[in-house]
Amino acid sequence: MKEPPWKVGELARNTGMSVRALHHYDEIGLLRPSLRTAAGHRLYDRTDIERLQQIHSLRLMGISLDETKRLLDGAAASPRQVIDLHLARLREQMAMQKQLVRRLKALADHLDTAKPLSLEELCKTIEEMMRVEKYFTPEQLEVMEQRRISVGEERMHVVRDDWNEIIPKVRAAMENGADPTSPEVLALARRWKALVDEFTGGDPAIANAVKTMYNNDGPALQEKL
Amino acid sequence: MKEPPWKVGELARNTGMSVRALHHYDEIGLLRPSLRTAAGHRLYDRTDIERLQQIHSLRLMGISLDETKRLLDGAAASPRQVIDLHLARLREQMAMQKQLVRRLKALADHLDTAKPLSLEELCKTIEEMMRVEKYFTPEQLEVMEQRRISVGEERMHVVRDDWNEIIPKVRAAMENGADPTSPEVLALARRWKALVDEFTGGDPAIANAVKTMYNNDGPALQEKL
DNA sequence: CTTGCACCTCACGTTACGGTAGGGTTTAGA
DNA sequence: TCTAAACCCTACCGTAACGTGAGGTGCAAG
Repeated sequence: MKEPPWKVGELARNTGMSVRALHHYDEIGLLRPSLRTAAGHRLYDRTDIERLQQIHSLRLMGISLDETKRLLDGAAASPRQVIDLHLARLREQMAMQKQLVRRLKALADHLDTAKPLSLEELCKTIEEMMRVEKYFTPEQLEVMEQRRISVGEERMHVVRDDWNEIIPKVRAAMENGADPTSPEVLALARRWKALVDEFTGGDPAIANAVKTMYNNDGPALQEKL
Repeated sequence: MKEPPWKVGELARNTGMSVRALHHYDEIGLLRPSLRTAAGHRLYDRTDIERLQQIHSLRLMGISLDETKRLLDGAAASPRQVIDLHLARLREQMAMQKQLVRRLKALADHLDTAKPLSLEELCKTIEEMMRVEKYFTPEQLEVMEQRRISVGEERMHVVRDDWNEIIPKVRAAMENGADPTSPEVLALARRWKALVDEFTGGDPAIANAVKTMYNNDGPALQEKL
C-alpha cells in the first residue's frame, strides 16, 4: 500500500495553508518536498506532511520560521529552553502592561478633572508604552489576533446551533399551550436566557431589546425567568 | 510660561521613540510637526506631543497607522475614548497572554516529567492542547489551573498519566467501532468520566464544555455516560 | 487539438519602521 | 570669529511572511 505523493495544491487544500506559503517554506529551506516531477512540480510525501504538522504546531506557539527551522533541524536550543525564553518574555511583558494600565488610568483621571497635563507626564506615558511594545513580536500579535477571531467565530457557531435547537422547542411548547410553570418549560427558558446573555455579551441595550421581544412573544414565560 | 518647541531628537529622547519613526510618521502624514526652522528642521509643540500620545494608544491596540490616521483626522476620537479603548484592549491582551503562559507552562511541565519527549510527541501535545482549548472559555481554563495548583502537582501528574493512558484506548475503541454498550467500553468511559470530574472540580459549566467536546468527538460514547 | 486548470519561476508589494550614506545646520568652546 | 562636535535633512535599501500578479509550461479531458 503506497500512498501517492501530493502536489502542492492538494496539500494546500488539505491543510488550509496557501500554495504561496508552501513555496515560501521551500524557498527558505524549511520544508522542501522530498520529490519533484521531471517538470519540476513539487511532490510531498508522508514525511513532508509530518514535518509540516510540526511546523504548524510550533508556529501556533508563536515561534518564528527561522527558529522553527533550527529546532526541527536539531541544531539549536532544546525545546525546553525555547519555551522558558518565551515564558520569561511573556511574564516581563505582562508586568509592564499592568504598570501601563495604572498609568493610563491616572491619565484618564487627569483628563476627567480637566487639568492640563504636564509634558513630562505625557512623555512618560508614551515611554511606558514603548517599553511594552518592544517585547511584542509581530508574530505574537498575529497569532493572538488570529486566535481572537477564530475563538469568536467558534463560539458564535456554537451559540447559533444551540439557538436553532432551542427555538423550535420553545415554539412547540407555546403552541401546545404547555404549562409555563412546568419544569420542562422552565428548563427550556433558562437555557434560552443563558444563550441570550452570552449572545448579548452583557450589553444592557441589546438585552433590553430582547426583553421587549419576550414581552411581545412570551409574557407567560418571561415572568418565571 | 511658554514651552519651547522640541526638535526631533529631543522628542525622541523624551518619549523613547526613534527619530526614524518620527520621520516616518511625518512622511506618511500621520504626525507632521507644526513648525519647521528655516533650514527645514522639525519643531514639535505641545499639540504634536498630545497627538503622538494618541497615536501610540491606538497603535498599541493593534490599529494600523493608516487607520489611526483616519481615526484621528476623523474628528471623532476624544482623548478619553482613545484611552478607554486602549485600556479595554490591553486587558484583553493580558488575558490572552495569560492563556499563552498557561499553555507554555503546561508544555514545560510535560517536558519536565515525561521522559525525553521526541519532537513529534511534543507537537502532538501542542495539537492536543489546542483542540482541548477550543471547547473552554479562558475563565474555565483559569479555574482548572487554580484547581491544578490546589490539588497538587503530584496528583496532577498521576491524573495526566492516566489521561494519556485512557485517551488512546478510547480513540482506538472509537475507530474500531466497538460496541458502546460493551462492558469494556463502559468501564473505559467511566474511568474517563471520573478523571474529568476530578479535573473539572465539579464546575458544571466546565463539565458542560467537556460534554460538548464529547458530543462533537464521541457521540456514541456520550450516550452511555 | 485545443481548452482550461494546475503548476513553475521570477519579482515586486505589504507594514512599520531600522540602518546607513552623503551632505547641510546649530551651537559650544577656543 | 572660527571650528569641531553634535545634530539635522533627504533618500534609498532591508526586514518577515507571505500576497499578488506576469509570463510561461504540464497535463488530462472533450
